[in-house]
Amino acid sequence: MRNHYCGHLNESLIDQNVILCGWVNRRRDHGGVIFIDLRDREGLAQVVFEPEAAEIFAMAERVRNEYVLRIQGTVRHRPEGTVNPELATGQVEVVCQHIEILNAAETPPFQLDDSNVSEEIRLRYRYIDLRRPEMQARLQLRAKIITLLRHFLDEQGFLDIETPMLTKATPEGARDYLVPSRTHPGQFFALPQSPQLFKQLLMMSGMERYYQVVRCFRDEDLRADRQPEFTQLDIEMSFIDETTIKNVMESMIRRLFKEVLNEDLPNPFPSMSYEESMRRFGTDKPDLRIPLELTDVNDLMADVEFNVFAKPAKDPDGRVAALCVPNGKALSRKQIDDYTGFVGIYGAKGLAYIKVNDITAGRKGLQSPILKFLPDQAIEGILERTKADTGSLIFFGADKAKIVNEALGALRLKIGNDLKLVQKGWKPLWVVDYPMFEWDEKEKRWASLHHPFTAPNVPDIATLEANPKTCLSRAYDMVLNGNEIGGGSIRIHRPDMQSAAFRVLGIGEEEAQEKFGFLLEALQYGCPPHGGIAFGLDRLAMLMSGASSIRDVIAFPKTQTASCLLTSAPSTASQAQLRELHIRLRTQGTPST
RNA sequence: GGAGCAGUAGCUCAGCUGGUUAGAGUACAGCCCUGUCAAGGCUGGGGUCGCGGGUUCGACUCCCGUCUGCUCCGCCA
Repeated sequence: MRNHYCGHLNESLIDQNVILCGWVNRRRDHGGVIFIDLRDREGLAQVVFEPEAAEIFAMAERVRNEYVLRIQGTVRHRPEGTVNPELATGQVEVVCQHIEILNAAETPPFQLDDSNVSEEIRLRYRYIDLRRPEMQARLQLRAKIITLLRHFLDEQGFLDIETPMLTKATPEGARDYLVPSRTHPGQFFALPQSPQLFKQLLMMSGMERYYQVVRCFRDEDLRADRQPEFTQLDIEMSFIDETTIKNVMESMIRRLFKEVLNEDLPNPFPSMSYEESMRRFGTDKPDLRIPLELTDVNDLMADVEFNVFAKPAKDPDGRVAALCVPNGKALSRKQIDDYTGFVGIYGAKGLAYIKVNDITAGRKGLQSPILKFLPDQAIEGILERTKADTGSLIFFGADKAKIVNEALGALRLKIGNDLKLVQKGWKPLWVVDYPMFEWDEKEKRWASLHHPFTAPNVPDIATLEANPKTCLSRAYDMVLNGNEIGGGSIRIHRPDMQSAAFRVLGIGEEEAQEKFGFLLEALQYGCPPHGGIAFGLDRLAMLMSGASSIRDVIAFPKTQTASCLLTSAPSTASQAQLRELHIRLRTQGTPST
C-alpha cells in the first residue's frame, strides 16, 4: 500500500516515485496551489498539488483535516527559499500524481497541535490524542524501554513466564479487584496485586531466574503516579543474596539509561539506610537532586521553655527538626503562610521559622516569632548544625516523628521546586535496611513494611519474635529522583521462619493455613534461597519521557475515579449476567436488560 | 472518607461590586488568492453558561446540594 513513511523522506529520494499513507495534518490552500502536510507515525511530509492536474487538484480541495490519504508522487527539492528547517523532511516535497481518499474524517473535537487540551477531552477521544507526535513519541519510548529490558534479562538467563490473572485474594495489602466465579457460586477470584507468590513458587520449581512484564491490579484511590491497573517488570532469582540482585538490577538500569537516553548513571548506585534517609530527608524515597536536608535538633530543644518544641523533643516518638533554606530570607510573609498551610496537610500544627539577617550579629541578627523562647545555646547549636548563613531561612517541625518527617520532607520538595533548586540529571540510589514491621495504630498490631514474605535480617526465629520493633528486613528499594521505581527483598525460604513472621503479624495458624497454606506447604518441599524485585514500568517510562503523570505513558488510562472515559467502563451488568454469577445487587441500581 | 482547583461556543479561555443583546482566539462553512508551512483576506453560522434547588424585581455572577475532571491527604503489604 505504501513504500515509505512520510517522516523518512529525505534528499536521497529525490526524483524517486514514492507512495505515502497517512493523515492530513494540515491543508494550506492558496487557490492556485495546495499544500497538504501528510502525517504518519514517523513524521510529516509536504505534498504539493498544482492546478495543471485538474482532477487531482479538485480532490485536494475536498480534503479536510484528519482525512486518511494514499498519495503517489515524485520527491523533489523544494524551490529555493521555501525550505522548512523546522521540519525533518523540510528539504523536500512530494509532487502529487495520484491521490486516494482512504477515509474521510469528521472535524476532530480538538486540534491536534493544541498542546492545551483538557485531559478529560483527550481521554474521551484517546485514539485522536494518541495521534499527536508527543504521545507517539512517549509510547514509542515505552516500547523501546520494554524491549531493551527484555533483551537484557534474556541475555542474563531469565525466563519469561506467565502467571495467573485469576487468582486468590490476599488478606494483607491493597484492596483486591474481585471476579465472581460462575462455576463456584458465592466464590471469587482476585486479580493479582502482583505475582509475588507465584514467582516465589517458580523459584521452588527450579526456574532459577524469572521475569515478566505483567499487569497488576490494586483497587485503591488513584494519584498522578498510580493507576488501578499498572505494569510491573517482575523479577526473581534463586541462590542469590542482596549483593547479586542489586548488582544485576543496577547494570540493567544503567544500560537502559545509556542506550535509551544516552545518560550515564553512577556505578555503583549510592546506598542509604532507611534510618538515614528518614533522618536527612524525611522520606524513604529521597530526591537527591535537591540540596536541602533536615537537621535534628531534639537535644537542643529538650529543655527550652517552649512546649511546642520541648514536648516532642522529649517524646521518644517525637522529633524536632530544622530545614535550612539558603537565601530563603527572600521568601515573603505570604509565602511562609502558604508553606504553613502546606505542612498542615500532613498534620503539622504550625511552621516555626528563623530568618538570618546577619549571621555575624548573633541573636540580634535573627528575626523570628520564637526567638524569645530559645536560649543562646540552642540558637548557636541550630545555626551551627544547619550551616545557616546570612540570608538563610530556617524552618522547624516539631511533633510526632511521623508528622515531622512527612511535613518537612514534603516541604523540602516544594521549596526545592519553588526556588528552582532541583539539579539537572539523574540521581538513583538504593534504600536499604528497612524495618521489618511497623506498628498499626488503628489495628493495634504489627504490619509488614514490605510484605509478609520478606526475610528478616536476624540470625534466628527467636530474635525475630523478640524484637519486632527493631528488627530490620532484607528489603531494598531503588529510588530515582524522588520516585520509588523498584522494590524487592530476599524472601523467607524456610517454613518455620515464614510461620514466625505470620505470628508476629497476628496471622493465626488457621488463617495462615487458609490463606497461605499452599505457600507454607511448598516451603517444605525444598525451597532455594531466593529474592527478587519489581519495577514500576509506568513510572520508569514516565520519568524517562519527562511526563508528569503515568497516564501520559499508558495508551488507555483510567481517571481518578477509575473509569474509562473512552469506553465508559465500568458499566452496569445485565440481570442475566448477574444471575449466572449468583449475584444480586443490594443497591437499587438500574442494570440494563 | 477528607481538602483544594476547575466546569461558559467543537477546543482554549475572558465575562467587574448581580442589570436586561454572553465575548475573544482558534476550529468550522462559503467566497477570494500560485510557494505556504500556526499561510493570508473577506463573510457567516455556532451557547440548556455541568446539573438541581434557593435568595432576588432580576443570577454566568451570590448561597446550598449534586455530578464530572485534575492535584493532594487518608489509602496504596
